[in-house]
Amino acid sequence: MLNTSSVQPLSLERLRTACSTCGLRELCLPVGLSQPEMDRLDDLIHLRRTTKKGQSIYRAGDRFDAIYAVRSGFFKTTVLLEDGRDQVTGFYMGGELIGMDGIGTELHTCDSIALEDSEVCVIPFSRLEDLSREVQALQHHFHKVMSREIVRDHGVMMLLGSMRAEERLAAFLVNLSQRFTARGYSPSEFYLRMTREEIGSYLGLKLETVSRVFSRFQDEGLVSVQQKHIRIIDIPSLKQVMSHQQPC
Amino acid sequence: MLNTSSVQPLSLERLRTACSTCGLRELCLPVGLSQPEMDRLDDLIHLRRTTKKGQSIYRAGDRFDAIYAVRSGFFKTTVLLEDGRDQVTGFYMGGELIGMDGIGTELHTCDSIALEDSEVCVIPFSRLEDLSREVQALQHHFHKVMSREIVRDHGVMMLLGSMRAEERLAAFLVNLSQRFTARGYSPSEFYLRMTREEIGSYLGLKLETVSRVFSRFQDEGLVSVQQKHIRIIDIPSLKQVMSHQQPC
DNA sequence: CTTGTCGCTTGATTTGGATCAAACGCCCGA
DNA sequence: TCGGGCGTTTGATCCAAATCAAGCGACAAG
Repeated sequence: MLNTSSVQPLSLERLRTACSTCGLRELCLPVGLSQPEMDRLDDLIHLRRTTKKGQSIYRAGDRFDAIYAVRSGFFKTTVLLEDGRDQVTGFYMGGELIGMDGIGTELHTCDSIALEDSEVCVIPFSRLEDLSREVQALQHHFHKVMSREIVRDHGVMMLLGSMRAEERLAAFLVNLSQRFTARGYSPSEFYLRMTREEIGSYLGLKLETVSRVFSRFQDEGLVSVQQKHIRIIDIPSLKQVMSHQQPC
Repeated sequence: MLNTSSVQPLSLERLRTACSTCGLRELCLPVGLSQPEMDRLDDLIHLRRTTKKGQSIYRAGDRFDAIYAVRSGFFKTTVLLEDGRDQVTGFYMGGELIGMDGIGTELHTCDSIALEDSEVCVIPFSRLEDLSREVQALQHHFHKVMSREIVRDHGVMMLLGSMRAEERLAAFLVNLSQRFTARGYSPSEFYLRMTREEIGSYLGLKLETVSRVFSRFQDEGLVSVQQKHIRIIDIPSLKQVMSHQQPC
């Protein structure tokens, strides 16, 4: 199937899209770089790709040659089993990097799909490796990013392996809240870009269970839920639920 | 608590322990390095550590400054929740690298515990970064190792999120079998170094369930189980169970 | 050899979340 | 404005795995 997401070179728009002027630079790959170093990083990020809701930046089996920084929008990644079952392995928002699953085998191992119209910066991987041999700060930060992905995955394993449905959803909401906060959005009010089914897949639950737990949280006054619009009313209590501590 | 595992510098033993002469070099960090490059890697691996069964190489919260290559023996890593629950996030055998969880925050985020008397090579991380800025093959291979860890974690997420108990245990056995095979051991006969409880924690099951599924597999003639001694009788069928396909 | 401990197995019962089923309501295109 | 479809909610029932409980067996220390 043809991938129809558009690809555009940067030219005059260069300044606008350069890392140095990007609002996400404090969260993304350029963290800790000096101005000249950041300019060198800009040199290798020649492409952006806009991706419509539902389209992918890559699919499992595609050749790996770049990683992608989310510039705007929202993505999920999913792995697929032969028998048709699939599993959402992550949700990604502005400043986060996608595609590192492909480094190990030179092939991508999951699909990355936009949950709303989105834009990513294309970072050619071999050029990134070249530059990070010259720029220590870049090398080190890239290692940190990969390491954090591993730690995040451990968190999900913990969630899936030893938490109950309510704890999982509470942890999910608290995590989203923190990530929105880091991006300057409200910690307590946001739109979910994913369906109940996608949340369920990520959390190892069925969509009905996700829906029921949302309703229960609403009844208990922890959150207000209207379709995809979430308002977190009582973050401390949500954190308690997450940690399994009953409030006396 | 004092960490009592012994630390020893390499001197005369150097040759014996050098990557170049290590039986695991085709699985471990030196993959793809030329002889001179491997010599340079040897230069920074000055320490080995022997670790008795039950001891840790590091604990969650410990300062991160090295990663560790398993030279002999067997390890588990576990993450701990405030409320006391814990989760085994991985099992590691010869040639595999432990400790990359610590890069992101400069602190380790899990415990790594020997399941039998073991030995690891200590790889000081900042020196590894220095060298991998000079040796492209090392840089690239290290990135591959981290990427594969991420992909492995996705596999576990799939397992925990959408597979049934029998499928999980089948996948676990098939995975162990493949890793033993890659190390020159029998694909079909091995000793488990971990308890039923540790397997259960890794697979998101209780130890009773693990035990019951082992018994069921034995009744069905797929494996022979005697305590920790496992003989896989019918790998193809195990793979079928894993993929959820009933044999007609 | 004996004894104690720890890990494992097996049985009976419970339960959290899955499954099956129906209806609602938001959004979008005609 | 009016349908149609998809995503969501809610209820009734079922079931896989957890929990509770007992006893077994291997191994290590004395």
